[in-house]
Amino acid sequence: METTTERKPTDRRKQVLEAASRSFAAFGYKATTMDQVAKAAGVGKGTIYTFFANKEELFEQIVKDLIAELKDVAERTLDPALPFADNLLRILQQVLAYRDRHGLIVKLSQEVKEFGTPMATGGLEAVERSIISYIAGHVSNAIAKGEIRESDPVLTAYMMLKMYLALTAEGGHLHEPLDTDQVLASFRFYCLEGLAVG
Amino acid sequence: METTTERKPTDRRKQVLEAASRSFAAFGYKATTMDQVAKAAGVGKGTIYTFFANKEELFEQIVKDLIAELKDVAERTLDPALPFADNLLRILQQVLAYRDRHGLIVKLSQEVKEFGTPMATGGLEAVERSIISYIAGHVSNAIAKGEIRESDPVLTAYMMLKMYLALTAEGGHLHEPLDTDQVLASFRFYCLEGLAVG
Amino acid sequence: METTTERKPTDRRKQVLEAASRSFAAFGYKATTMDQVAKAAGVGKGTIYTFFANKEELFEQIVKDLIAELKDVAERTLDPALPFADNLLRILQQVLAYRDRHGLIVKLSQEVKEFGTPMATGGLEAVERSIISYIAGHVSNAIAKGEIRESDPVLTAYMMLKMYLALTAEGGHLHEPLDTDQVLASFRFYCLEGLAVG
Amino acid sequence: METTTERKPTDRRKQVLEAASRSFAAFGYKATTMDQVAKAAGVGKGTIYTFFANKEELFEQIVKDLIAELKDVAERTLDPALPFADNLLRILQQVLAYRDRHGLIVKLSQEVKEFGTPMATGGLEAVERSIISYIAGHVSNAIAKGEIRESDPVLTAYMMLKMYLALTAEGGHLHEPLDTDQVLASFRFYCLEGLAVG
DNA sequence: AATGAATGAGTCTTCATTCAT
DNA sequence: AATGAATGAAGACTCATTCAT
Repeated sequence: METTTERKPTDRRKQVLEAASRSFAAFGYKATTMDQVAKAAGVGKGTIYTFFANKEELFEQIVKDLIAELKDVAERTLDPALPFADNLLRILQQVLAYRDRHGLIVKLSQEVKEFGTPMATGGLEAVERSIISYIAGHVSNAIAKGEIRESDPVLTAYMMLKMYLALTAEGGHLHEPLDTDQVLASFRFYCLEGLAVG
Repeated sequence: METTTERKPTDRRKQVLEAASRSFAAFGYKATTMDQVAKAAGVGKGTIYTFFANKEELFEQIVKDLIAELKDVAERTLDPALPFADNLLRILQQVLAYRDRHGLIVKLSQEVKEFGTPMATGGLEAVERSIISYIAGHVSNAIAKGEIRESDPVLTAYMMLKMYLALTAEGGHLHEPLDTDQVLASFRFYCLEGLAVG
Repeated sequence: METTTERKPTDRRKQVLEAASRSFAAFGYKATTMDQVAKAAGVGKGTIYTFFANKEELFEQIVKDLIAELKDVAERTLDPALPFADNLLRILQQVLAYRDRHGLIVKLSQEVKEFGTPMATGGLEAVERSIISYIAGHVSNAIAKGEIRESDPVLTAYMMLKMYLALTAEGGHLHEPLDTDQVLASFRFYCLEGLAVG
Repeated sequence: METTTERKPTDRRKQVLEAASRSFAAFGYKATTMDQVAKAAGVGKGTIYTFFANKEELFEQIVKDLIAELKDVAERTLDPALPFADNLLRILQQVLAYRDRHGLIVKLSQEVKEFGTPMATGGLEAVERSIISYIAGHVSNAIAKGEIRESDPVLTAYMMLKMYLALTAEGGHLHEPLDTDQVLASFRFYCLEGLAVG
């Protein structure tokens, strides 16, 4: 086995994806340059183009991976035997474990329309749409079982996502970052219980 | 006095600000070019630079004006005699009247970190920070009067803003646009009452 | 009046066209870089793009101008009263006056297919096509008047153009450059009289 | 000896030359990429560089081979007993049999100066120079024997080549492609007989 | 010897900013 | 004061060439 610090050559695609992911998360799509990504990945600029036809495609791949990853986490965590609220919080807890990924999710969801409508439409909303539709299914179930109050499942799912994002990374600059327990407690408080007095 | 059809010279600054405001709202910061702004404002490109040292400064001025304007609307609408929830909804209602402005608020809040940290930090969060701090004051009051449940006023104010934005423009692509009444009802539902049954 | 060496600002478009023309003639389309052209024209690189949307459009403009210019020279020189051969030689003589332009005509006609079919088809052949069709009209006339032997006018026009080009710039590297009189004499010899003995 | 389906290693060089030859003919020098050539030759890209130091050298080798091949065809076809015109047409007929090769000759002769003077000078004109000098020798002979009119043998040879090229591939886009008989007849008509009446 | 993944110099193009008029 | 022609730094992308396997 190699004793040097060299990475396996097959790592390169992953290196690029990870560097790009970090860069998009930190600076957004437009402000991320291919030079930057190459430098951060420790590869030549041309190398990126052996894996991805162009910047847009690199971006789309990251989005796609992200969606798949999130879905996977959710599926694995879901326990149909538990009440809705518990499942919801458990999944959030799991997803929160990927703190790194969050930067990207958030950045992306902020930047949805950054590209002029053309790319926005076909592109980025995929993440949110996919997540929302997934949650909405479970919201419907929960309503049917009388676990939560009657409401438009899609709008509710959408609001949940927004609250969740607000509590995790988005607020980084606007309020003190919350630890996992605080996020879960706050989510329960704002989303489920409401502010109105008893 | 001029006898030509020329507008007063002092108009030019306002023309630029308004054109830029519309452009930033529609396309975002990066996708807005100074040519665009000049054309939309009906002035020469160079004229912009007689008022604003650079694109960034133009942008910051718009942000500042926006904050002031919002504060003003809120102040004028607030009636200390009314309970918190009522005031909150009345103010939202007022702000909603400026549908145009919304495009900008939303676009801006999405784009907060678009610029690489440097500009983001010093720049755009000002809007949200200012709004949140304003709301937080009233939240504190409301808690003191027992009008709403105990909570961190800043976090609560922050969550309110996020929910509000989620219900207005942000969702444009993710759920049907809501009319003013729907926004207010939904805000009351999600923010004040919560999803939990009974 | 200016005593400096400054050219009139309005010259810039022409400067670019001329520099590009020279460059295309000397190196061909692909081997000509926009940096080169800018440098040669004594303007900034961006200036080119204020006049021409891209390299291709710059190129097409040059081609168009060239066609117009050649047509103009021919029209002005043509004297319907003279026999075909005389007119032909007079026009060639005139066109030969623009020795500079020749480099471009030749280079272009060599490079016709350099671009992969797409651009070639829509683009460069325009020059030759236009010239050939013009000559072919006069060839038809001459045949009708019995001034030259029966033949396919278009093919004959085409061959004439090729011979002419062969005698002027194309041969620069393959035989001693000929002066104007030699070109005219040779053209008469090869094109009209033929090699066959009496 | 290898028992696999591998071709002899010495085949590889020829495969590369042929693939490159086809590619240069079809797309020209600049538009031909080494990837293309490798793919078409069915070898790895690196393999090309074991035979040829760089793209330019590969190109030059093809040119050299082409010259040799043409000379060979001409030598084998020439019958000193026949009159000049007959020999000329017989050789052309033979060369025309290599329709494939033509693509390359033509493309090359068009692209002679494509490379900026440096490569052009040292490179491509070799083909034409060699052909012309070969023909010129026979022209001299023919003149000495009184088979054709007095003229500068080199210039005449040069004009013959140009007319020939004009009649074969070059005109592809400017007139209907001619079949072998039409080429020979037209060559006789334009080159030997001339357009002048009676 | 053969390979093709990796590289980075070199291209075209955009756009914030300047400055002569 | 106002203009917009001119600029060049910066970005996405290509491709001849190298080198570890």
